[in-house]
Amino acid sequence: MAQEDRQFVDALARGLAILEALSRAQKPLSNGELARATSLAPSTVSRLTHTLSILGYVRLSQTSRTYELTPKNLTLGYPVLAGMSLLERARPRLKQLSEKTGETAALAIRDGIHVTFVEVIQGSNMVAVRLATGGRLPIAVSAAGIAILSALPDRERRTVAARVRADITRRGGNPDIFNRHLASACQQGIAIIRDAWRPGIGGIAVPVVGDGDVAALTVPVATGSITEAAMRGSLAAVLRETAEVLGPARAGEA
Amino acid sequence: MAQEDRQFVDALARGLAILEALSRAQKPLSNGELARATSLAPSTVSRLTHTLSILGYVRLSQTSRTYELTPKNLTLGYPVLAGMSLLERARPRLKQLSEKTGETAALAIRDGIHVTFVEVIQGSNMVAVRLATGGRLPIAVSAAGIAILSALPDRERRTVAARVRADITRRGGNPDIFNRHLASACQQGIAIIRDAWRPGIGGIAVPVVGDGDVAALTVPVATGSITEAAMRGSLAAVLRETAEVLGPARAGEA
DNA sequence: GAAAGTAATTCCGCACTGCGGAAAGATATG
DNA sequence: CATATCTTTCCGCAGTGCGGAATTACTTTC
Repeated sequence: MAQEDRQFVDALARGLAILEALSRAQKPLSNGELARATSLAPSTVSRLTHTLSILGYVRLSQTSRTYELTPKNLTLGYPVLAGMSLLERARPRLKQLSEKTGETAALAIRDGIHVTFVEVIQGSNMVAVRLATGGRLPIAVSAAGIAILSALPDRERRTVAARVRADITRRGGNPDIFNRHLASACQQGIAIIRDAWRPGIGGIAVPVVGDGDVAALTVPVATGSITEAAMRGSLAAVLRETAEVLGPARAGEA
Repeated sequence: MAQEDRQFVDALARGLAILEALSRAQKPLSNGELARATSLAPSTVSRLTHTLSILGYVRLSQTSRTYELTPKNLTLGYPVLAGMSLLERARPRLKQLSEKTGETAALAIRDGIHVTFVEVIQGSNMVAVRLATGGRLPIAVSAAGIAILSALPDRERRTVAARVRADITRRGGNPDIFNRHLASACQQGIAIIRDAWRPGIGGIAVPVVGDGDVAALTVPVATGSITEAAMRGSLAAVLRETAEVLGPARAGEA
């Protein structure tokens, strides 16, 4: 796109940009809105949505004139889940965790400078953070991201952390907060974040190693209903305990 | 592709074909294998995988030389799940269902002539059918598909059923079995399938209406360990009961 | 209910993208 | 080390996909 890469297929990137835009919006969008969101010409968007709808990735929503993602999009992610043995082992633990605390419990894995939630067990508490499989957050603002990062082998941690910092600055943020969070997580083996992504939302996470890569057990919390002390206390204890059962907390300690 | 549609963007379709091939294979594939699977020229595949890896949808697996899907693919499906209110209500019921029977319990929605599993609660039985969110089956061979179809408004059911039949014949199958299954489901309000998709695998499903569309509560079973009588008996009863709580079983009876 | 306004789609000429055969480069194999 | 196999890059050319403009389809307003 930006660079002169004779190997790069533009049309494909544009088509996927449409799907991403729909995913980000979390609601049906019209061709016009899509054109704006992707800075493509309306006629181009029209052709792409037309193609995607023939392929079955989008369809006109009832509120006609807008396109929405179809369930077919779920299938592309399916093998990612199906191949994870850690997920099988983690599932019952997440269930326990959620039952014991009433909170939502989730398993997250890294994907570049993001984390993706691969399993979510909904909590029973009245005020629960809404989350579903496939949810995605920048590493910098998620407890799970910090936790995963903290357990990576030194070398890898450094390169990923650098990319994260670069991303923060590029968006005009301050990397110091991230640095502090990471340092604290490395030292304590647990990551606690409050109000970093959105006000009122936070999380706590511990790393677990599985499938040759680092994942994180995490509990998202509404910061309005749970004090930092409560997080550091009982919640942290339960999480640590659960992680213990699942395996070593640092990469390479098989 | 086949037809002369001046509006159809080929490159996009080809790129998605790569992702689909990887999804179907459920394991990393080399460019050569992808070329064979998609009947594209190797050089074309190379360019597409190159593009997809820059975009972050595939990456080289450890077993270098082969590409695998990244978790980023999960995000495209995320909004599909996040927007379903039925899912929220169904989740605790699925949990109950699974605990009561020990079997895996799932919620499925229709997508063209396929069903996609949008939530799966793993059972505790020793022999469990492996299934994850995003799994996909043709309507014709899945209990969930038959159940959903059976609860559709007459008009819609007829058109979809016709497409399903067309698909069956196109693949050299016999639509009669499907017709019988559908008729039986329409009459009894419950669908039972055994060994239709793969030998040893079957399922039982009841329709539920939610989000303006029909979904299905389903329990996949290993036909080797559960007799048809058991399915028709206690399993069916529990399913019916659960569906009752979730709402009306036929579209339009709000 | 016509008219004006807005948004989506289709048309179409042209630039240049992406295609695919062939060559070059990498890796595995005996 | 030679050979076979597979992958990536190169490159000329066909024809795809681009985007401005025209057309068509909706929606809104009075």
